[in-house]
Amino acid sequence: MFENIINSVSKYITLTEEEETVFTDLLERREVPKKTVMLREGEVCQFEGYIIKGCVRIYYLNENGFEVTLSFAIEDWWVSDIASFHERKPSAFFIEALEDTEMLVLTPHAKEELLLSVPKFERVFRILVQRNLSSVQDRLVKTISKTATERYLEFVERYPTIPLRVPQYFIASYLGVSPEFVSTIRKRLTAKKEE
Amino acid sequence: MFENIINSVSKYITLTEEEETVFTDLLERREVPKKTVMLREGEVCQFEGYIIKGCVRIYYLNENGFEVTLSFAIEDWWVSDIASFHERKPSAFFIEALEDTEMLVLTPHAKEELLLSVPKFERVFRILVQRNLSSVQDRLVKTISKTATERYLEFVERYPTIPLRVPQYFIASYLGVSPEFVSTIRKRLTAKKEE
DNA sequence: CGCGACGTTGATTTGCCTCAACGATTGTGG
DNA sequence: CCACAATCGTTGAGGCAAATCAACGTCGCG
Repeated sequence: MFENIINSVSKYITLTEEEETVFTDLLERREVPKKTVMLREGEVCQFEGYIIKGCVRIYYLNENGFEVTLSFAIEDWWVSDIASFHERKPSAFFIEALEDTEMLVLTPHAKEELLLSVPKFERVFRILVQRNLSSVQDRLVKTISKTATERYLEFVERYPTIPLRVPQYFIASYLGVSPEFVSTIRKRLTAKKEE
Repeated sequence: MFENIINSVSKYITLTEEEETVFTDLLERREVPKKTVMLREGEVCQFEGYIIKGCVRIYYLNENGFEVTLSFAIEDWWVSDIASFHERKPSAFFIEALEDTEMLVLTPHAKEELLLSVPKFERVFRILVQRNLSSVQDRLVKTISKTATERYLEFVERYPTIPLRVPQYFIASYLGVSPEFVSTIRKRLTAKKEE
């Protein structure tokens, strides 16, 4: 049960057996059925979750009731609203399970204790936030400077399994285009392939 | 010379006099003339800089030679490519002074030493990265779900002094529109005001 | 003064949206 | 187990926001 998460953090730090135990003892296993909304706009995010199995998405609901998907998270990813979690402030986002999902969760209290007893975890979480920042920066740049078709192609190349798991209109809301237009993009692409 | 930066970090942590001294002794003052490129794509970022006076921008150059401005930074802001700085990996960005700029700089070595001798600075930098993440997420969402005019209005409201300091085409490349279109936006807005 | 950098304006084109109608597939209650 | 609804994807017509291209002001600076 803890094998994957241990491998995952071991990319950044080396843990003794005791430290592993401290860590895994602080984790709480959570089963989240499909369509559960784990975090709502306005709530303070009370978890930082590592996904063992399943798929969730984080999205923002703008004033026109229009959804923008910020990210999908699948196996071996962490999911949370870090800003809300740390500053104890209301989140701007929703987090929703797209499949029955199994997670290992750190509560604010558990994370605090973890960082106190094994300070080298600071490094892990710092790196996670930095990677997150890099990837959002990257998406911003590409959203600005590429066409929807290019973004669609990059997305399916980078995350080949996600389009197989989630409805197309969620991908549209991730790419920042209408569902109909994703449809036309795909049509054009298959037309091109068959030439 | 150190007054502002001390006030700035004191928002997040409380420093003793000794700690202040450790901190300020590790800072290096740097004068950067206008148009200096402080970081180029492919280089490893060797600084984390606090701006005392002046203005810089961080931008990305895509494969078509098209520039996307990721952010401007003015007095009391930090500027760096954190991912490159920490992971010691080549940056994807350029950082350029738009005015004669005066900075206080932490080198990688100095930052390391700072975190070792005054670990509570971890908190400061974590918060800075998280705020940065939040602001990029916010921009991504708005780039996707708002029109250029709305984004322009939000920008001038949030950063009223920047349009007075930097050329309009940099703002265009921040908003993700053509310079010509910023011009039309402004024209429309003044036309509306004069009604 | 003259040149280069910057901003404006208008004509044309294009990427993508909106709306509306119509399949296809899934799932659920009778 | 079927019928019907709901969910999801496709297609097309028409429209708008913003890009592109080109030409022309304007200002500051060497």
